[in-house]
Amino acid sequence: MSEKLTPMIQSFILHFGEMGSRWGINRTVGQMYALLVLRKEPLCADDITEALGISRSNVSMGLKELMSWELVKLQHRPGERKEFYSAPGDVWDIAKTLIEQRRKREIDPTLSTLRNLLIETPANDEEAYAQQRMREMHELIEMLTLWTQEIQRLDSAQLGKLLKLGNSIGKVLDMKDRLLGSGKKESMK
Amino acid sequence: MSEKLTPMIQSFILHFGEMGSRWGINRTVGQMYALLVLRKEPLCADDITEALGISRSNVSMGLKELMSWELVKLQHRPGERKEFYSAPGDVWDIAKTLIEQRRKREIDPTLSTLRNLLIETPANDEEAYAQQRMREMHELIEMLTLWTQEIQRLDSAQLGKLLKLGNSIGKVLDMKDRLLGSGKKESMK
DNA sequence: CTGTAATTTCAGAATATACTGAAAATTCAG
DNA sequence: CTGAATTTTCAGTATATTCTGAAATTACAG
Repeated sequence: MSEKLTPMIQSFILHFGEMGSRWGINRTVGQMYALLVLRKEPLCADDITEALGISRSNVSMGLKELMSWELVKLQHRPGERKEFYSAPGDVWDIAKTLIEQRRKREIDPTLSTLRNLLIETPANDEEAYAQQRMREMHELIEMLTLWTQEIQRLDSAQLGKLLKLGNSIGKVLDMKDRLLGSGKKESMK
Repeated sequence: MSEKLTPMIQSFILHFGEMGSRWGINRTVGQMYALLVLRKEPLCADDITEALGISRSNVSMGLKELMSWELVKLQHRPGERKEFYSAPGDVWDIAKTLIEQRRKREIDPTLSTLRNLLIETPANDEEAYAQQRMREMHELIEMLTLWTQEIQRLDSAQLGKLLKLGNSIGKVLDMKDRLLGSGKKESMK
C-alpha cells in the first residue's frame, strides 16, 4: 500500500482486506473493492495498482474476480481505450449482490448435496441418525434462505424507511409472538 | 480419509470440509466437525484420527479450534483418562453458535473500526464522500445485526413451529408492508 | 506419589495460495 | 489496416497455511 491514500482511507482498506480474507476472499481483492467503494469516481487498473502498491497483473486478476461476483461495473470514456471500474453507489445493493452470489455458489450446491444424500436408503442405524441430522440441516438452511430472500426483496428506499424506525425493529419480529405465542391457534386476525 | 466411513457419510464430510474452507475455516477442521455432527455418540481424538486419516496432532489442534468456537463439548467417562467430544444435537443450536461467534470475531470489530473512522473530521471532499459510505455501511451492518439477534432469540421449539408454517414464512415479513406500505403513518394498530 | 496413558506443543516439511514480470493477446484511434 | 496503448495470461517465485512426528507436558488410576 502506498502513495496518496489518507490514513483514514488506508485504515478502512486494510480492515476490509483483513475481513475479506477471513471470509474466503483474497485479501488483495478485498482491498481493491474497499478502494472502489470509497471512491466516487470510477478508477482504472493503474489507479488501483498505484494506490495499493501491487502489480498490474494482480489488479487485472482481481478485477476479473470482482466482475465474476458482479460486484463491479465496467465503464468506458468516449475516445479512450482505457477501462474504468466502479462499485455500486448503494451499500444495500452491494450487500444484496454478496448475499445472492454466496447463495448461488455455496448454499445452493450444499442444499443439492444434502438432497442427494437424503434420498438414499440408510444402511444401518448410524446412517439413519446421520440422515436425520442432514434432514434438519437441510430444513434449516432452506428456511433461512427463504427469509433472506424476503429481505432481499426490499429496495434501498424501503430499507431506509425501516432504518428510520430505529431500534423498534424488534416490532417487526414481534409478529413471531402472534405466530408462536400460546400453542395451537394458527390464525392471525 | 479412510477406514470405516460409509460413502454417504464420506460425501457429507468432504462437502462440508470444502464449504468450511471457503468460509475461512480450515478444511480439516470442517471435516472434523462434520463427523462429530453426524455421530450420535461422543468421539475421542483417536476415533477422529482414524476416521479422517489425519495425524493425531492435527486432530488435537482442530479440537482446540472447535472448542474456542464453542462448537464442541468435552466429556469424560467415569474412570477413564480419555476425553470425548460431541457436537450439539440440535442444528439450530449449532447455527446460533456460529452466528454468535462470527459476530464477536468479525462484525463487532468492524463496527468498532467504522465508528473510529467516523468520528474523524474529513480533511477534504474525498474523505467526506468516503465517510458517507462508511456511515451507510455502519448503519446497514448494525441493522442486519439487530435483526439477526432477534431471530437468534428463538429457541428450537419455536423455530420448529415456524417451520411447520411452511412456505407461508412470507407472512411473517408481510408485516413489512404495514410498516412501509403507504407513506407516513408509522402507527401499527 | 508414580508410571503410564493421553494430550499438547512446535520446528520443520509439505502443500496451497497469492503475486510478479515478461510475453502474448486484444482493442481501437488514427 | 496498423501499431501503440492497454489488458490478459501464465510460468516461476514468494508467501502463507496446514500438517506431521517427535518430544514435552499433563492428568489421573492405582
